[in-house]
Amino acid sequence: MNELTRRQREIFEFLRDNYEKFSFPPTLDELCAALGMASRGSMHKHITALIEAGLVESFADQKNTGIRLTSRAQREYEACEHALPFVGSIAAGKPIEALENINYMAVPEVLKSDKPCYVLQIKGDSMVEAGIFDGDWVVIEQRSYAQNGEIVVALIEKSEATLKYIEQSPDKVLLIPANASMSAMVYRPDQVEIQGVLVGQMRSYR
Amino acid sequence: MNELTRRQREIFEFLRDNYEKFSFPPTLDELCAALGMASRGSMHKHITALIEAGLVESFADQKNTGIRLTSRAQREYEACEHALPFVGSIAAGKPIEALENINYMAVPEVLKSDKPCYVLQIKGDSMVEAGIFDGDWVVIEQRSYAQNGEIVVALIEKSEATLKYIEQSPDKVLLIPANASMSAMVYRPDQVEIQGVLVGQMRSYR
DNA sequence: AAAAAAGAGAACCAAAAGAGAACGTAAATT
DNA sequence: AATTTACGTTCTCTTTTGGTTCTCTTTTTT
Repeated sequence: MNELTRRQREIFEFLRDNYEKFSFPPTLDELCAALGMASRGSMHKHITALIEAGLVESFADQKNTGIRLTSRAQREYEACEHALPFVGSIAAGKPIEALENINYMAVPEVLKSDKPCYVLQIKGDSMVEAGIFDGDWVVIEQRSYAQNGEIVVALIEKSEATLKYIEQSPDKVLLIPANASMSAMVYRPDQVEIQGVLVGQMRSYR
Repeated sequence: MNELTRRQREIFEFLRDNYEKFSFPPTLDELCAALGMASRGSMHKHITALIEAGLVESFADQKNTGIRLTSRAQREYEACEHALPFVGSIAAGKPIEALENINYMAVPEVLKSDKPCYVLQIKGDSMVEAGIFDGDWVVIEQRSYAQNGEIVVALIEKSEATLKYIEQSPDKVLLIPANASMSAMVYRPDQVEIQGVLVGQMRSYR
Protein backbone atom coordinates (compact mmCIF):
# COMPACT_ATOMS: atom_id res chain seq x y z
CA MET A 1 0.00 0.00 0.00
CA ASN A 2 1.51 3.23 -1.15
CA GLU A 3 1.42 6.52 0.56
CA LEU A 4 -0.93 9.10 -0.77
CA THR A 5 -0.03 12.35 -2.39
CA ARG A 6 -1.51 15.51 -1.08
CA ARG A 7 -4.09 15.75 -3.82
CA GLN A 8 -5.09 12.13 -3.37
CA ARG A 9 -5.72 12.75 0.31
CA GLU A 10 -7.71 15.81 -0.54
CA ILE A 11 -9.93 13.89 -2.90
CA PHE A 12 -10.34 11.06 -0.45
CA GLU A 13 -11.36 13.43 2.30
CA PHE A 14 -13.80 15.16 0.05
CA LEU A 15 -15.30 11.85 -0.96
CA ARG A 16 -15.53 10.70 2.61
CA ASP A 17 -17.13 13.88 3.88
CA ASN A 18 -19.62 14.25 1.06
CA TYR A 19 -20.31 10.67 0.22
CA GLU A 20 -24.04 10.86 0.88
CA LYS A 21 -24.42 13.81 -1.43
CA PHE A 22 -23.60 11.76 -4.48
CA SER A 23 -25.72 9.26 -6.29
CA PHE A 24 -24.69 5.73 -5.49
CA PRO A 25 -22.18 4.94 -6.65
CA PRO A 26 -20.67 8.25 -7.63
CA THR A 27 -19.36 8.49 -11.18
CA LEU A 28 -16.05 9.95 -12.15
CA ASP A 29 -17.78 12.77 -13.96
CA GLU A 30 -19.75 13.64 -10.87
CA LEU A 31 -16.61 13.77 -8.82
CA CYS A 32 -14.95 15.94 -11.44
CA ALA A 33 -17.85 18.35 -11.41
CA ALA A 34 -17.87 18.50 -7.64
CA LEU A 35 -14.16 19.20 -7.46
CA GLY A 36 -14.05 21.53 -10.41
CA MET A 37 -11.98 19.27 -12.60
CA ALA A 38 -12.45 18.90 -16.31
CA SER A 39 -10.81 15.58 -17.04
CA ARG A 40 -12.35 12.23 -16.20
CA GLY A 41 -9.05 10.59 -16.96
CA SER A 42 -7.24 12.58 -14.31
CA MET A 43 -9.86 11.74 -11.72
CA HIS A 44 -9.56 8.13 -12.64
CA LYS A 45 -5.87 8.26 -11.91
CA HIS A 46 -6.56 9.53 -8.41
CA ILE A 47 -9.28 7.04 -7.65
CA THR A 48 -7.01 4.24 -8.79
CA ALA A 49 -4.43 5.42 -6.29
CA LEU A 50 -7.07 5.42 -3.54
CA ILE A 51 -8.07 1.88 -4.43
CA GLU A 52 -4.46 0.79 -4.22
CA ALA A 53 -4.21 2.48 -0.86
CA GLY A 54 -7.20 0.44 0.34
CA LEU A 55 -9.30 3.47 1.20
CA VAL A 56 -11.83 2.91 -1.51
CA GLU A 57 -12.95 -0.27 -3.21
CA SER A 58 -14.43 -0.91 -6.55
CA PHE A 59 -17.86 -2.28 -6.25
CA ALA A 60 -20.10 -4.11 -8.63
CA ASP A 61 -23.49 -5.76 -8.49
CA GLN A 62 -26.06 -6.43 -11.18
CA LYS A 63 -27.06 -2.87 -11.77
CA ASN A 64 -24.27 -0.69 -10.50
CA THR A 65 -20.56 -0.46 -10.85
CA GLY A 66 -18.51 2.10 -9.05
CA ILE A 67 -16.61 2.79 -5.91
CA ARG A 68 -17.37 2.95 -2.25
CA LEU A 69 -15.42 3.63 0.90
CA THR A 70 -13.88 0.68 2.68
CA SER A 71 -14.61 0.15 6.35
CA ARG A 72 -10.96 0.74 7.04
CA ALA A 73 -11.34 4.16 5.54
CA GLN A 74 -14.22 5.02 7.85
CA ARG A 75 -12.22 3.84 10.79
CA GLU A 76 -9.28 5.96 9.83
CA TYR A 77 -11.59 8.88 9.28
CA GLU A 78 -13.02 8.69 12.74
CA ALA A 79 -9.72 8.16 14.45
CA CYS A 80 -7.59 10.92 13.08
CA GLU A 81 -7.84 14.60 13.77
CA HIS A 82 -10.64 13.98 16.20
CA ALA A 83 -8.57 14.39 19.28
CA LEU A 84 -9.40 17.21 21.67
CA PRO A 85 -7.08 18.68 24.24
CA PHE A 86 -7.69 17.37 27.74
CA VAL A 87 -6.78 20.43 29.74
CA GLY A 88 -7.46 19.40 33.33
CA SER A 89 -10.10 19.02 35.99
CA ILE A 90 -12.78 21.31 37.34
CA ALA A 91 -14.11 21.23 40.88
CA ALA A 92 -16.68 23.66 42.17
CA GLY A 93 -14.91 26.32 44.18
CA LYS A 94 -11.45 25.98 42.74
CA PRO A 95 -9.78 27.25 39.61
CA ILE A 96 -9.44 24.78 36.81
CA GLU A 97 -6.58 22.52 37.63
CA ALA A 98 -4.52 22.46 34.50
CA LEU A 99 -2.28 19.60 33.54
CA GLU A 100 1.35 20.46 33.15
CA ASN A 101 1.43 18.81 29.75
CA ILE A 102 -1.73 18.72 27.72
CA ASN A 103 -2.99 15.33 26.62
CA TYR A 104 -5.28 14.62 23.77
CA MET A 105 -8.39 12.46 23.82
CA ALA A 106 -10.05 11.01 20.76
CA VAL A 107 -13.64 12.21 21.06
CA PRO A 108 -16.54 11.07 18.89
CA GLU A 109 -17.76 13.61 16.40
CA VAL A 110 -21.26 13.60 17.90
CA LEU A 111 -20.04 14.92 21.24
CA LYS A 112 -18.41 17.98 19.75
CA SER A 113 -19.65 21.19 18.31
CA ASP A 114 -18.19 22.69 15.20
CA LYS A 115 -16.39 25.30 17.29
CA PRO A 116 -13.14 24.72 19.19
CA CYS A 117 -13.65 22.39 22.13
CA TYR A 118 -11.69 20.99 25.03
CA VAL A 119 -12.15 18.29 27.64
CA LEU A 120 -12.34 18.66 31.42
CA GLN A 121 -12.73 16.08 34.15
CA ILE A 122 -15.39 16.75 36.77
CA LYS A 123 -14.67 16.62 40.48
CA GLY A 124 -17.68 16.73 42.75
CA ASP A 125 -21.37 16.02 42.80
CA SER A 126 -22.97 19.35 42.07
CA MET A 127 -24.47 18.20 38.76
CA VAL A 128 -25.48 14.61 39.58
CA GLU A 129 -29.13 15.19 38.82
CA ALA A 130 -28.15 16.24 35.32
CA GLY A 131 -26.41 12.90 34.93
CA ILE A 132 -22.92 14.35 35.40
CA PHE A 133 -21.06 12.41 38.03
CA ASP A 134 -17.81 12.75 39.89
CA GLY A 135 -15.01 11.66 37.58
CA ASP A 136 -16.95 12.15 34.35
CA TRP A 137 -15.36 13.95 31.43
CA VAL A 138 -17.13 16.81 29.75
CA VAL A 139 -16.60 18.35 26.34
CA ILE A 140 -16.70 22.14 26.53
CA GLU A 141 -17.17 24.47 23.61
CA GLN A 142 -14.94 27.47 24.08
CA ARG A 143 -17.28 30.44 24.24
CA SER A 144 -17.69 33.58 26.36
CA TYR A 145 -21.47 33.81 26.25
CA ALA A 146 -24.34 31.43 26.88
CA GLN A 147 -28.07 31.13 26.69
CA ASN A 148 -30.12 30.74 29.82
CA GLY A 149 -30.53 27.11 30.75
CA GLU A 150 -27.25 25.99 29.25
CA ILE A 151 -24.63 24.31 31.38
CA VAL A 152 -21.52 26.45 31.47
CA VAL A 153 -18.01 26.60 32.80
CA ALA A 154 -18.09 29.84 34.77
CA LEU A 155 -15.16 31.64 36.31
CA ILE A 156 -16.24 33.47 39.45
CA GLU A 157 -14.30 36.50 40.63
CA LYS A 158 -11.47 35.44 38.37
CA SER A 159 -10.57 32.73 40.84
CA GLU A 160 -13.00 29.82 41.09
CA ALA A 161 -14.27 27.78 38.19
CA THR A 162 -17.44 25.73 38.29
CA LEU A 163 -19.83 23.83 36.06
CA LYS A 164 -23.46 24.88 36.55
CA TYR A 165 -26.70 25.74 34.84
CA ILE A 166 -26.79 29.45 34.09
CA GLU A 167 -29.65 31.97 34.27
CA GLN A 168 -28.75 35.52 33.34
CA SER A 169 -30.77 38.67 33.82
CA PRO A 170 -29.61 42.28 33.41
CA ASP A 171 -28.80 42.72 37.07
CA LYS A 172 -27.75 39.28 38.23
CA VAL A 173 -26.43 35.91 37.24
CA LEU A 174 -27.62 32.66 38.79
CA LEU A 175 -25.41 29.59 38.83
CA ILE A 176 -27.63 26.64 39.59
CA PRO A 177 -26.41 23.19 40.63
CA ALA A 178 -28.27 20.01 39.76
CA ASN A 179 -28.23 18.63 43.28
CA ALA A 180 -31.12 19.02 45.70
CA SER A 181 -28.73 19.41 48.62
CA MET A 182 -27.11 22.51 47.13
CA SER A 183 -28.58 25.87 46.35
CA ALA A 184 -28.16 28.35 43.54
CA MET A 185 -25.55 31.07 43.82
CA VAL A 186 -26.31 34.68 42.88
CA TYR A 187 -23.70 37.04 41.44
CA ARG A 188 -23.46 40.38 39.74
CA PRO A 189 -22.82 40.01 36.00
CA ASP A 190 -19.31 41.46 36.37
CA GLN A 191 -18.38 38.75 38.85
CA VAL A 192 -18.99 35.90 36.44
CA GLU A 193 -17.05 35.11 33.30
CA ILE A 194 -18.28 32.38 31.00
CA GLN A 195 -15.47 30.20 29.76
CA GLY A 196 -17.37 27.61 27.79
CA VAL A 197 -20.56 25.69 27.30
CA LEU A 198 -21.20 21.99 27.83
CA VAL A 199 -21.67 20.08 24.61
CA GLY A 200 -20.77 16.53 25.60
CA GLN A 201 -20.23 14.21 28.52
CA MET A 202 -18.46 10.86 28.98
CA ARG A 203 -18.06 8.32 31.76
CA SER A 204 -15.92 5.27 32.28
CA TYR A 205 -17.19 2.29 34.27
CA ARG A 206 -13.90 0.50 34.49
CA MET B 1 23.23 18.90 16.51
CA ASN B 2 23.80 22.63 16.26
CA GLU B 3 22.35 25.41 18.30
CA LEU B 4 19.39 27.12 16.69
CA THR B 5 19.36 30.73 15.67
CA ARG B 6 16.59 32.95 16.91
CA ARG B 7 14.70 32.87 13.66
CA GLN B 8 14.98 29.13 13.42
CA ARG B 9 13.51 28.75 16.87
CA GLU B 10 10.77 31.17 15.94
CA ILE B 11 9.84 29.16 12.91
CA PHE B 12 9.92 25.93 14.84
CA GLU B 13 7.64 27.31 17.52
CA PHE B 14 5.26 28.62 14.95
CA LEU B 15 5.17 25.24 13.34
CA ARG B 16 4.62 23.48 16.64
CA ASP B 17 1.84 25.79 17.78
CA ASN B 18 0.01 26.01 14.50
CA TYR B 19 0.49 22.56 13.14
CA GLU B 20 -3.19 21.64 13.41
CA LYS B 21 -4.16 24.62 11.33
CA PHE B 22 -2.55 23.15 8.28
CA SER B 23 -4.67 20.45 6.79
CA PHE B 24 -1.57 18.82 5.34
CA PRO B 25 2.07 18.91 6.24
CA PRO B 26 2.81 22.44 5.11
CA THR B 27 4.91 23.14 2.05
CA LEU B 28 7.63 25.75 2.00
CA ASP B 29 5.38 28.12 0.13
CA GLU B 30 2.63 27.73 2.68
CA LEU B 31 5.01 28.43 5.51
CA CYS B 32 6.27 31.48 3.68
CA ALA B 33 2.73 32.74 3.29
CA ALA B 34 1.92 32.02 6.92
CA LEU B 35 5.01 33.80 8.16
CA GLY B 36 4.91 36.63 5.66
CA MET B 37 8.03 35.66 3.82
CA ALA B 38 8.46 35.93 0.10
CA SER B 39 11.29 33.58 -0.63
CA ARG B 40 10.95 29.84 -0.70
CA GLY B 41 14.70 29.53 -0.83
CA SER B 42 15.12 31.35 2.47
CA MET B 43 12.53 29.21 4.18
CA HIS B 44 14.29 26.18 2.86
CA LYS B 45 17.45 27.26 4.57
CA HIS B 46 15.68 27.47 7.92
CA ILE B 47 13.86 24.20 7.59
CA THR B 48 17.06 22.47 6.65
CA ALA B 49 18.54 23.71 9.90
CA LEU B 50 15.53 22.38 11.84
CA ILE B 51 15.88 19.02 10.17
CA GLU B 52 19.51 18.88 11.14
CA ALA B 53 18.48 19.71 14.68
CA GLY B 54 16.11 16.75 14.59
CA LEU B 55 13.04 18.82 15.39
CA VAL B 56 11.30 18.37 12.12
CA GLU B 57 10.94 15.63 9.56
CA SER B 58 11.75 16.23 6.00
CA PHE B 59 9.86 16.60 2.82
CA ALA B 60 12.62 14.59 1.28
CA ASP B 61 10.51 12.08 -0.59
CA GLN B 62 8.77 13.65 -3.46
CA LYS B 63 5.54 11.71 -3.05
CA ASN B 64 4.55 13.19 0.23
CA THR B 65 5.50 16.82 0.20
CA GLY B 66 5.56 19.10 3.18
CA ILE B 67 7.17 18.93 6.57
CA ARG B 68 6.05 17.62 9.90
CA LEU B 69 7.20 17.65 13.47
CA THR B 70 8.99 14.58 14.68
CA SER B 71 7.39 14.62 18.12
CA ARG B 72 4.03 15.35 16.68
CA ALA B 73 4.32 12.39 14.43
CA GLN B 74 4.12 10.21 17.52
CA ARG B 75 1.03 11.85 18.88
CA GLU B 76 -0.72 11.54 15.58
CA TYR B 77 0.25 7.93 15.43
CA GLU B 78 -1.09 7.23 18.87
CA ALA B 79 -4.42 8.88 18.09
CA CYS B 80 -5.20 6.26 15.47
CA GLU B 81 -7.08 3.00 15.81
CA HIS B 82 -9.34 4.50 18.44
CA ALA B 83 -12.56 4.06 16.54
CA LEU B 84 -15.21 1.57 17.65
CA PRO B 85 -18.08 0.16 15.63
CA PHE B 86 -21.41 1.82 16.33
CA VAL B 87 -23.75 -1.08 15.83
CA GLY B 88 -27.17 0.34 16.64
CA SER B 89 -29.58 1.20 19.41
CA ILE B 90 -30.94 -0.70 22.38
CA ALA B 91 -34.35 -0.17 23.92
CA ALA B 92 -35.65 -2.22 26.80
CA GLY B 93 -38.01 -4.85 25.48
CA LYS B 94 -36.81 -4.97 21.89
CA PRO B 95 -33.96 -6.65 20.14
CA ILE B 96 -30.97 -4.49 19.35
CA GLU B 97 -31.82 -2.43 16.34
CA ALA B 98 -28.87 -2.83 14.06
CA LEU B 99 -27.83 -0.29 11.50
CA GLU B 100 -27.74 -1.48 7.94
CA ASN B 101 -24.23 -0.19 7.49
CA ILE B 102 -21.96 -0.02 10.48
CA ASN B 103 -20.47 3.35 11.35
CA TYR B 104 -17.43 3.99 13.45
CA MET B 105 -17.05 6.41 16.31
CA ALA B 106 -13.79 7.69 17.66
CA VAL B 107 -13.91 6.84 21.35
CA PRO B 108 -11.45 8.04 23.95
CA GLU B 109 -9.10 5.40 25.24
CA VAL B 110 -10.33 5.88 28.81
CA LEU B 111 -13.86 4.77 27.95
CA LYS B 112 -12.77 1.43 26.54
CA SER B 113 -11.54 -1.78 27.99
CA ASP B 114 -8.68 -3.71 26.51
CA LYS B 115 -11.12 -6.24 25.09
CA PRO B 116 -13.19 -5.78 21.94
CA CYS B 117 -15.86 -3.14 22.39
CA TYR B 118 -18.74 -1.66 20.49
CA VAL B 119 -21.08 1.31 20.85
CA LEU B 120 -24.85 1.32 21.31
CA GLN B 121 -27.30 4.18 21.60
CA ILE B 122 -29.77 4.00 24.48
CA LYS B 123 -33.50 4.41 23.98
CA GLY B 124 -35.54 4.79 27.13
CA ASP B 125 -35.24 5.86 30.73
CA SER B 126 -34.71 2.64 32.63
CA MET B 127 -31.22 3.63 33.78
CA VAL B 128 -31.64 7.35 34.48
CA GLU B 129 -30.66 7.03 38.12
CA ALA B 130 -27.36 5.58 37.02
CA GLY B 131 -26.82 8.69 34.92
CA ILE B 132 -27.66 6.98 31.64
CA PHE B 133 -30.24 8.99 29.76
CA ASP B 134 -32.35 8.49 26.69
CA GLY B 135 -30.17 9.08 23.66
CA ASP B 136 -26.85 8.48 25.41
CA TRP B 137 -24.22 6.29 23.82
CA VAL B 138 -22.67 3.43 25.76
CA VAL B 139 -19.47 1.52 25.19
CA ILE B 140 -19.98 -2.20 25.67
CA GLU B 141 -17.25 -4.74 26.18
CA GLN B 142 -18.16 -7.88 24.31
CA ARG B 143 -18.39 -10.59 26.95
CA SER B 144 -20.75 -13.44 27.84
CA TYR B 145 -20.36 -13.31 31.61
CA ALA B 146 -20.57 -10.60 34.23
CA GLN B 147 -20.05 -9.96 37.90
CA ASN B 148 -22.97 -9.08 40.10
CA GLY B 149 -23.56 -5.36 40.17
CA GLU B 150 -22.24 -4.72 36.72
CA ILE B 151 -24.40 -3.10 34.09
CA VAL B 152 -24.91 -5.51 31.21
CA VAL B 153 -26.50 -5.86 27.84
CA ALA B 154 -28.74 -8.88 28.36
CA LEU B 155 -30.65 -10.78 25.74
CA ILE B 156 -33.85 -12.20 27.22
CA GLU B 157 -35.44 -15.28 25.67
CA LYS B 158 -33.32 -14.69 22.59
CA SER B 159 -35.60 -11.86 21.59
CA GLU B 160 -35.42 -8.73 23.73
CA ALA B 161 -32.26 -6.87 24.58
CA THR B 162 -31.93 -4.55 27.54
CA LEU B 163 -29.35 -2.64 29.57
CA LYS B 164 -29.66 -3.29 33.31
CA TYR B 165 -27.80 -3.99 36.51
CA ILE B 166 -27.37 -7.73 36.94
CA GLU B 167 -27.56 -9.90 40.07
CA GLN B 168 -27.01 -13.61 39.47
CA SER B 169 -27.57 -16.46 41.86
CA PRO B 170 -27.55 -20.20 41.07
CA ASP B 171 -31.29 -20.39 40.52
CA LYS B 172 -32.23 -16.97 39.20
CA VAL B 173 -31.06 -13.85 37.46
CA LEU B 174 -32.24 -10.38 38.42
CA LEU B 175 -32.18 -7.55 35.89
CA ILE B 176 -32.51 -4.33 37.85
CA PRO B 177 -33.35 -0.97 36.34
CA ALA B 178 -32.08 2.29 37.82
CA ASN B 179 -35.45 3.96 37.87
CA ALA B 180 -37.68 4.08 40.93
CA SER B 181 -40.80 3.76 38.80
CA MET B 182 -39.69 0.39 37.41
CA SER B 183 -39.08 -2.86 39.17
CA ALA B 184 -36.54 -5.62 38.81
CA MET B 185 -37.25 -8.54 36.53
CA VAL B 186 -36.58 -12.12 37.59
CA TYR B 187 -35.54 -14.84 35.15
CA ARG B 188 -34.16 -18.34 35.14
CA PRO B 189 -30.47 -18.39 34.20
CA ASP B 190 -31.24 -20.13 30.91
CA GLN B 191 -33.53 -17.30 29.86
CA VAL B 192 -30.84 -14.63 30.01
CA GLU B 193 -27.82 -14.35 27.80
CA ILE B 194 -25.20 -11.74 28.58
CA GLN B 195 -23.97 -9.98 25.49
CA GLY B 196 -21.67 -7.43 26.97
CA VAL B 197 -20.78 -5.26 29.91
CA LEU B 198 -20.94 -1.51 30.21
CA VAL B 199 -17.53 0.12 30.28
CA GLY B 200 -18.26 3.66 29.10
CA GLN B 201 -20.99 6.18 28.52
CA MET B 202 -21.29 9.38 26.46
CA ARG B 203 -23.85 12.12 26.00
CA SER B 204 -24.25 14.99 23.58
CA TYR B 205 -25.89 18.25 24.65
CA ARG B 206 -26.17 19.74 21.21
C1' DA C 1 33.86 47.34 10.31
C1' DA C 2 33.54 42.44 9.90
C1' DA C 3 30.89 38.41 10.33
C1' DA C 4 26.73 36.04 10.69
C1' DA C 5 21.99 35.61 9.78
C1' DA C 6 17.96 36.59 7.14
C1' DG C 7 15.74 37.41 3.12
C1' DA C 8 14.62 38.06 -2.03
C1' DG C 9 14.40 36.08 -6.22
C1' DA C 10 15.86 33.54 -10.25
C1' DA C 11 16.86 29.10 -12.44
C1' DC C 12 16.46 24.14 -12.45
C1' DC C 13 14.25 19.71 -12.37
C1' DA C 14 11.42 15.76 -11.26
C1' DA C 15 6.97 14.48 -9.82
C1' DA C 16 2.20 15.34 -9.70
C1' DA C 17 -1.86 17.16 -11.62
C1' DG C 18 -4.63 18.08 -15.24
C1' DA C 19 -6.70 18.28 -20.08
C1' DG C 20 -8.51 15.92 -23.64
C1' DA C 21 -8.81 12.44 -27.14
C1' DA C 22 -9.78 7.66 -28.16
C1' DC C 23 -11.59 3.13 -27.11
C1' DG C 24 -14.68 -0.63 -25.32
C1' DT C 25 -18.58 -2.18 -23.29
C1' DA C 26 -23.11 -2.12 -21.45
C1' DA C 27 -27.28 0.00 -20.76
C1' DA C 28 -30.90 2.99 -22.69
C1' DT C 29 -33.37 4.79 -26.48
C1' DT C 30 -35.12 4.86 -31.05
C1' DA D 1 -31.92 -4.33 -34.53
C1' DA D 2 -29.59 -0.11 -34.81
C1' DT D 3 -28.10 3.88 -32.55
C1' DT D 4 -27.11 6.71 -28.90
C1' DT D 5 -25.59 7.55 -24.41
C1' DA D 6 -23.07 6.68 -20.19
C1' DC D 7 -19.06 5.52 -18.09
C1' DG D 8 -14.79 3.24 -16.96
C1' DT D 9 -10.24 2.82 -18.93
C1' DT D 10 -5.93 4.01 -21.24
C1' DC D 11 -3.08 7.06 -23.48
C1' DT D 12 -0.29 11.27 -24.63
C1' DC D 13 0.86 15.89 -23.92
C1' DT D 14 1.03 20.23 -21.16
C1' DT D 15 0.97 22.81 -16.99
C1' DT D 16 1.73 23.32 -12.21
C1' DT D 17 3.88 22.33 -7.97
C1' DG D 18 7.42 22.23 -4.82
C1' DG D 19 12.14 21.03 -3.23
C1' DT D 20 16.80 22.42 -4.33
C1' DT D 21 20.63 25.39 -5.39
C1' DC D 22 22.46 29.76 -6.51
C1' DT D 23 23.73 34.65 -6.12
C1' DC D 24 23.02 39.05 -4.36
C1' DT D 25 21.16 42.40 -0.93
C1' DT D 26 19.69 43.77 3.65
C1' DT D 27 19.61 43.37 8.53
C1' DT D 28 21.48 42.06 12.92
C1' DT D 29 25.16 40.86 15.98
C1' DT D 30 29.71 41.19 17.75
